[in-house]
Amino acid sequence: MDKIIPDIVIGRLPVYLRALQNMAAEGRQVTSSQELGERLGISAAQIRKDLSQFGEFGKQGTGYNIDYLSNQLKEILKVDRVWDVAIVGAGDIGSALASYSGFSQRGFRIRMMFDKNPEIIGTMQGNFEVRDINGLQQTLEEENIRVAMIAVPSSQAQAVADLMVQAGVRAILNYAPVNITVPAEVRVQHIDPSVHLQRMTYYMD
Amino acid sequence: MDKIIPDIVIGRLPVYLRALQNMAAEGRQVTSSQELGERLGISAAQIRKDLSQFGEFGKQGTGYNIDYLSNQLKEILKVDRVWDVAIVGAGDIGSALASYSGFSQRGFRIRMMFDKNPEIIGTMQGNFEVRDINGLQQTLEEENIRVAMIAVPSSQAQAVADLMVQAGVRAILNYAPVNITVPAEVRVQHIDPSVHLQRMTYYMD
DNA sequence: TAGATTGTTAATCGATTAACAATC
DNA sequence: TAGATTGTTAATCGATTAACAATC
Repeated sequence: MDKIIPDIVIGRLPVYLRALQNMAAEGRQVTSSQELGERLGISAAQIRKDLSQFGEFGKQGTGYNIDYLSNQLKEILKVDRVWDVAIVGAGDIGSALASYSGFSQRGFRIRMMFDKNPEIIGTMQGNFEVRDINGLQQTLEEENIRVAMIAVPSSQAQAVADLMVQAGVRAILNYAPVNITVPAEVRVQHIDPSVHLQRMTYYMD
Repeated sequence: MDKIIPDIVIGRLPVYLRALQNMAAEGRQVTSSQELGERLGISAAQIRKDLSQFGEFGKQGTGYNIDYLSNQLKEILKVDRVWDVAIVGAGDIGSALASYSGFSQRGFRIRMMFDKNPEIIGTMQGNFEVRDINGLQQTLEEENIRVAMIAVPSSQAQAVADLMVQAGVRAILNYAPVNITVPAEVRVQHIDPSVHLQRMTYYMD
């Protein structure tokens, strides 16, 4: 039986990976837990401990090979492959996501987009023709989509999530400013700029 | 000397507030730590413990008055006022943020927008005329902006952050997929959809 | 070799939960 | 009153850090 890794550790791995990829883009070859920690505001000990949950990726005296560690992290996070992603909601947020170029190098490819507004169904948003949300469940199943994003108004977010789950989606990134609940086998992450901002204003004088 | 509240507690308060406001919008008057916890996937004990750091907001036997608790949380989080916000970067993400209607009820008002591209400086994005980023520091100072969002390419994010900090900004929401470092008196939050997605793919089979 | 840095252990620190008296 | 739910304490659980032998 596999050791269970704390989710809080899993949550840091993508941050490590991003930093490593940015270092690689700067032409760097090796780094250390100390340098990485300074960049991220995380202790070197914590980075080493986190990584040690999965194996030994470094070398005493020299540190970590950036490409090698990146590849290991990609495997661990299962982004050594490409996940097809559906976007539901073709408003400003959905459209910005559809044309966001940052996904392709990180393991994701936007494949389709849905909306319920008849006026925009059939129009192009970025490279995608907006589909009718009435076909959501069938299309997700047919195309075997397991990752999706919600960019609809709050009032419809839970209903959309329910459809997604029924269709086999197992990872949902929710941009609607409302909590959605899903079965235990499905993961949800919420992105709400107001929540992030409010977390900072607390500290302001 | 004030007791120091753990940041992880502060991080949950905006989530509680959002849930309470959504409940209020549904016409609800009272709730309990148990109900709130079920909605959020958080234990009732934790909610009560978190709130008890700041005072006694409930009533035995009946629970919490939603409006009252909302107002208390707004005060605690300092969103019982309106914070003027600047957006730097008028691409897809910046534009989506500029026209996002969700800020006004949560304590924030977008006030201005900057970009460095001469072709879009002077054009309208939502209700804002895009300003020249060369005037960033002066304008932020003049208008006393203390909250800002970064929606520029990764390569420019740190430089923009540095300018913001110099101009007196104390809370930065960064949409560029790169870690930025700031002095201890400044708060940063990162929003990176790939990071959130990668945190979920780990669990997929 | 000497210096640097890993992986890991044990100690510390902090967060969460369970339980319950108080009380609405 | 009886039932429900808070606020809080103490116990448990989990995460972080410090330290260092191993070793590149």
